[in-house]
Amino acid sequence: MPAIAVRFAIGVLSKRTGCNVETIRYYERAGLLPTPARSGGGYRLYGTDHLKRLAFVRRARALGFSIHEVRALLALADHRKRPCAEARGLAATHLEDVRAKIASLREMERVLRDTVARCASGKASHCPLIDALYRDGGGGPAGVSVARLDR
Amino acid sequence: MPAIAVRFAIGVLSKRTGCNVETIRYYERAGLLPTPARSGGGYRLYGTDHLKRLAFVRRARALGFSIHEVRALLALADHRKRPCAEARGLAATHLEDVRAKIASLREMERVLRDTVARCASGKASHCPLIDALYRDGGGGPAGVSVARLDR
DNA sequence: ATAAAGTCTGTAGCGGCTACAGACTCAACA
DNA sequence: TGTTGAGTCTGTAGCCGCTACAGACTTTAT
Repeated sequence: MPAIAVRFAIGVLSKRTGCNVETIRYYERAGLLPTPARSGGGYRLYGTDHLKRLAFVRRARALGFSIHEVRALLALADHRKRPCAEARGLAATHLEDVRAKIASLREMERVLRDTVARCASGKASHCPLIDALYRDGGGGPAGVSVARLDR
Repeated sequence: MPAIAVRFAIGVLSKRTGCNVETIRYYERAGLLPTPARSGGGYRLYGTDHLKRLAFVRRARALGFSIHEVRALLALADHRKRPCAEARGLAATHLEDVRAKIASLREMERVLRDTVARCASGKASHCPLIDALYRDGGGGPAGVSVARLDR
């Protein structure tokens, strides 16, 4: 006979994972968590397997994986014996995305920093920040890029 | 008498700014662009003032300002003689947000990089990436943080 | 005159939640 | 045993910043 199954309600799962109750239900709808057992009155009943799985999901989300990617990772974890190559592929692609975002944000940061600095120091008749945003009003599509904003 | 007003349709504005037609209409609804004049048949007619304003909006968005923040910047640009302090405040706050995002993404990047590296080199029986996501399944809220995932 | 391209309004969808309303269930205490 | 109060249920709608239609209309070019 199996050991007595530990079952707990959604609020407990929520507290143990730091994940909102509504979010847990959302993940279930989204297919990231299996349909749990129910109490006589219809309450969801979870076990340690759900706990592990939800923790997995949360960690993957904290790393910036999309719901879609998390689903793929879970499928790999569930159904493959050696999912390493596929998982690495997913993660590597995601890593590229993260690096691209970092680069983009760094560019933003640079332009903002410089503009704020000019704003802080300036006795200019107009606000340098607003001037920068208004500059080259009719300059065409390229004129809207961050790069053109700077300098 | 004023110079002849240059008027063009939304498609022209779209091409000149690189901003989707639907997005332009969305900005209008969102209160970022003033209601334009209309042709007899109901087409929106724009002038160089709209062009400048839309370019402003696009530049601010490219710098990561939210719609709400852009509205505030525009209000400053429109209604104040010396909006520098307020604008600088907005930009400085936003700069903090950008920096926080960069820090968060850098942390993600580090963890992803290390995990992918282990995945690539490993002859481990389990996939290190999936193992990392599954680790400490019942570890409580703190267990879901990125920091704990690493090492 | 007609065809093609452009534009109009209104609505709905995306991701990833979050926030209700209104009905129900469960645990604890008297 | 009854009663409270906290927890949970389903379903729906909202948030941001667009994007993508459908179906009707206008404008432009030939």
